[in-house]
Amino acid sequence: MSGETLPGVEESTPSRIVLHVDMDCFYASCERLREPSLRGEPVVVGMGYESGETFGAVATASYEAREYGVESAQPISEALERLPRAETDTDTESDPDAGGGGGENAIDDGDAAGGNGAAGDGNADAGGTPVGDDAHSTETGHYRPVDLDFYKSVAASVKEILHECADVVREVSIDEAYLDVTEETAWQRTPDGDRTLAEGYARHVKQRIAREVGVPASVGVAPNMSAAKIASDHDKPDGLVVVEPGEVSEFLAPLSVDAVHGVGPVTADRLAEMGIETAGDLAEADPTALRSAFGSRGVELHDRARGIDDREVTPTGRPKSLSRESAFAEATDDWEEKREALAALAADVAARARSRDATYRTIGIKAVVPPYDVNTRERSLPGPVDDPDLVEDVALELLSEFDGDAVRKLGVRVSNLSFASGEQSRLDGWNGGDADDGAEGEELSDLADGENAEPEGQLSFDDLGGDGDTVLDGEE
DNA sequence: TCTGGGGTCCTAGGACCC
DNA sequence: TCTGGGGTCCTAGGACCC
Repeated sequence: MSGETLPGVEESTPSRIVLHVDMDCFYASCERLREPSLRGEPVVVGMGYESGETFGAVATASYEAREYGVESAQPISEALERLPRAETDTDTESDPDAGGGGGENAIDDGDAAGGNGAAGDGNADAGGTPVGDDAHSTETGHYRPVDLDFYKSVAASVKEILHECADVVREVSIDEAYLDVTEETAWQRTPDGDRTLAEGYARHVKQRIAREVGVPASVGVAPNMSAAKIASDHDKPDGLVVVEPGEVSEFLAPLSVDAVHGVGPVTADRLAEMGIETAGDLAEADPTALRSAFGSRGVELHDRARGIDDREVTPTGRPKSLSRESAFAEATDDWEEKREALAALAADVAARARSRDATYRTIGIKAVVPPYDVNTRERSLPGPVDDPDLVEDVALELLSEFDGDAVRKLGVRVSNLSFASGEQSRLDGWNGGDADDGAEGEELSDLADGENAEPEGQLSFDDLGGDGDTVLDGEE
């Protein structure tokens, strides 16, 4: 302890033990779970992608696929140029029939493919072989559409384990979480060797996930969240990196600044202009200069780079906003087209809010105008509401400002959320009286008929906010 | 990088109030 | 009325993250 105590600073709290668990190319791992023949093969999961098509964007690429230059957020068309589709994939497309919303994201069980039984051995890449130019033309990848409901069900199993392993779990996203395991283990070393108990604990968590769920995870262990996050990233996939108290700044120093959470492309460029390229540079930089360049964020980044991060691991909270957006195949200035799209988004967002028992006081839109101007407009109401028609009306009104414009993408968002813990959602904001609810009985019905079911237990599927529960407004 | 979707947090100006 | 300062809310935009 106290390896490096700075004048005033210093770990104010006794060393905590924070785990950051990050599932490796999670969507691709999920696909492999139900389609084991994909193991060891390049797998690309595309959003907005449909089997056999060329549109959409890469949501996740397996590490094998990344070797071919396939990256997340890349257009599928580009991914296909770098990594052609395996023949076994295309046979499912069969035809360009006008099936319309076919929506069959059939689980094509690729393992049926009689061909090569090639039990996963394939190319042991142990040699660290880079993109082999030789095989080249024969290499292909497996493309699958995103199936979020399935991934959420897998994630739920992982989270169950995480909650069993820690008192406090903060779920950051479907495939990532922080755990405070200070109470469960210790920084102390094992008698025999040079390992810490914390490392053993982290290994245990990782192995449970692998054994009980069947998907790989990378885990970082450190005395704070920021360092744990960087540690989990440091040896992906299937990594386990432990950074002990007192070693943090040493661990960070050689890393590129953009390894620090919160440094994106813009900040990295500006830092580079200041001569700051590594986390070590950042740690040694003048905090005053950082503050004047980046405001309070600059100071925060400086701290992070020095291994200082006092944030507690707090449980996942309620969302602050809900939104839905979608892009047109091609920018359009047709009002009807825009209106319809926006109305659908509005209905969707409102339904999602309702299914989560959320009321909202602010309704907003987003309109992306070519080449890429992001415009947002929002309006706050006098009080919280749960009113799908109002969402649509306000959204359309806000959109009217962009009447003549071509837009490539539209979005609808509700924010200023409150979560009805039983009462106020039915008051619909108005009746200024807050507490007394004589009228409650009446308004209750309007919520009830929308959706009484939902025992709110854990409907593993539709509770996930999956689009499943949007049925609610089609229910008439 | 000619840009997909769902979020969070921060900043900055203006309105309004005291 | 000239002149402030402080606080809060609202809106728009930007950066970042997965």
